[in-house]
Amino acid sequence: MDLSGKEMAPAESTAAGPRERARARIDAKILGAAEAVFAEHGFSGASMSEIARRAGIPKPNLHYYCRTKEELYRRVLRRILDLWLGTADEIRADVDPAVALAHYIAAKIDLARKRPLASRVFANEVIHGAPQIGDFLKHELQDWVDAKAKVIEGWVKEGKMRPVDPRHLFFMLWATTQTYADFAVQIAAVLGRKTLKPADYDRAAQQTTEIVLRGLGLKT
Amino acid sequence: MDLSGKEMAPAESTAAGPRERARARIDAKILGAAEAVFAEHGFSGASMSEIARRAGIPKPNLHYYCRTKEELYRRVLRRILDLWLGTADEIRADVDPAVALAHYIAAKIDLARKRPLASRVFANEVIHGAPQIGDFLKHELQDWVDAKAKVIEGWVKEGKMRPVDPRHLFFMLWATTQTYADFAVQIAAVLGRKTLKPADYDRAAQQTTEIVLRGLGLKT
DNA sequence: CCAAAGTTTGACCGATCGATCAAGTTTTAT
DNA sequence: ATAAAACTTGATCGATCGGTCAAACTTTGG
Repeated sequence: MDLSGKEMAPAESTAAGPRERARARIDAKILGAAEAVFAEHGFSGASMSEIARRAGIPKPNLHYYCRTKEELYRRVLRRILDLWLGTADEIRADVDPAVALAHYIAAKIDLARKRPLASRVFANEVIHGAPQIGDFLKHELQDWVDAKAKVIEGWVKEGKMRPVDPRHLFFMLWATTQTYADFAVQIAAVLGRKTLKPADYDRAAQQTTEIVLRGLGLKT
Repeated sequence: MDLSGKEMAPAESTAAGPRERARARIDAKILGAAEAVFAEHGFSGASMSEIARRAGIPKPNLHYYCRTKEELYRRVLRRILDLWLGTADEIRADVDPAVALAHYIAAKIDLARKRPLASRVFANEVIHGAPQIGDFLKHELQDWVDAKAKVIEGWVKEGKMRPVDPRHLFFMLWATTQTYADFAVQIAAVLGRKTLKPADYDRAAQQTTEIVLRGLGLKT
């Protein structure tokens, strides 16, 4: 048995053998292709053949790395959920609420611009009842929101902002930011564009921040 | 040729023969079942067999009324789009902006509560690139928004509200209201409920109105 | 009353899907 | 060098899908 620790190395270890690096590379290709196909067609509409084709490998080879379509889907979702929870670092009691919320809105809209496929896979999963991530929503996400809600309630008690239901505030922030990923086609159509331009995202972030902060009494 | 005009009567004519009434009844059953199945599984995931089963008719009979799955899907979508455009009657130049926007938010959240399936079918369609309603978005909806944007710009010029990009304001209103239909599962999970209660929708409407109106300088 | 039109239904078809198999090739460890 | 392990791939399977067919039944108009 090899005791050098290579077998325990994470997929993207910096000091990995050629085998591990190849594995990490093909895993990235597969997850990227799967995310794109799941975003475009949904879980049911996505086909393993198309995912394999976009990943540049034969279909049985795809099944070698992910036994079933559902397992592949879950791996794609897990990667997306980790993105989710890492976007609100600035929402802490020791940060000014206006700064923290502006930062959060900017980070979320930036994610909508740079990872729209991830947002669409997530949205599709939730719209259809969250059959795979229901437990995540009921435990991990609820705990996450509970913690952040306490921070906001603290800000309110200190008189730093107007009274607000922190949870519904998050629903509003999630909705207004992710809509620029999930509904990009509709927004582009209304704006008379083929696709959204960087200036559109900037304007979205600026105006969303403006309205929300003023709505919370954080601007005069 | 029958000239009594019965052939031109709309499906829900009040003075229709028994045949027309039966037709209207079965059409309603089919569209209702289709909306539910499309909302739950998406277009690709929905099966004509399940739609037929939920409508209480054999599958070939379903194909008798709707030749193809795509035609049925388009009929479901058309009914939803008509709902869409009828929710902003109060946004007119002669109405006070605070009243008009509060009314619009309340109407949209009410729709999210009473027709969540319709909202989910629409969301699913747009998320996957709007293959069927792309033209609607680029023409009907764009014209609709253009007209409403002029009203809002008028309010701004009259000094009734703070300057705002009317289109991005609509994106925000659509997102914050429809999220209570499309993401109801996630919101219920975060709130620690099995399903959303009427009080949740009321609170959502109240707080959304509060933040948006204050954000637009319509409340002091 | 009867023929035409409209409606209902079980049986069935070709296509596509997720998944598997078996036979290969390449890499690793000793 | 060599055997085991890891990986690759063309061929194929059973299941399910959207859609069709043909034979029945029901309603309508004259």
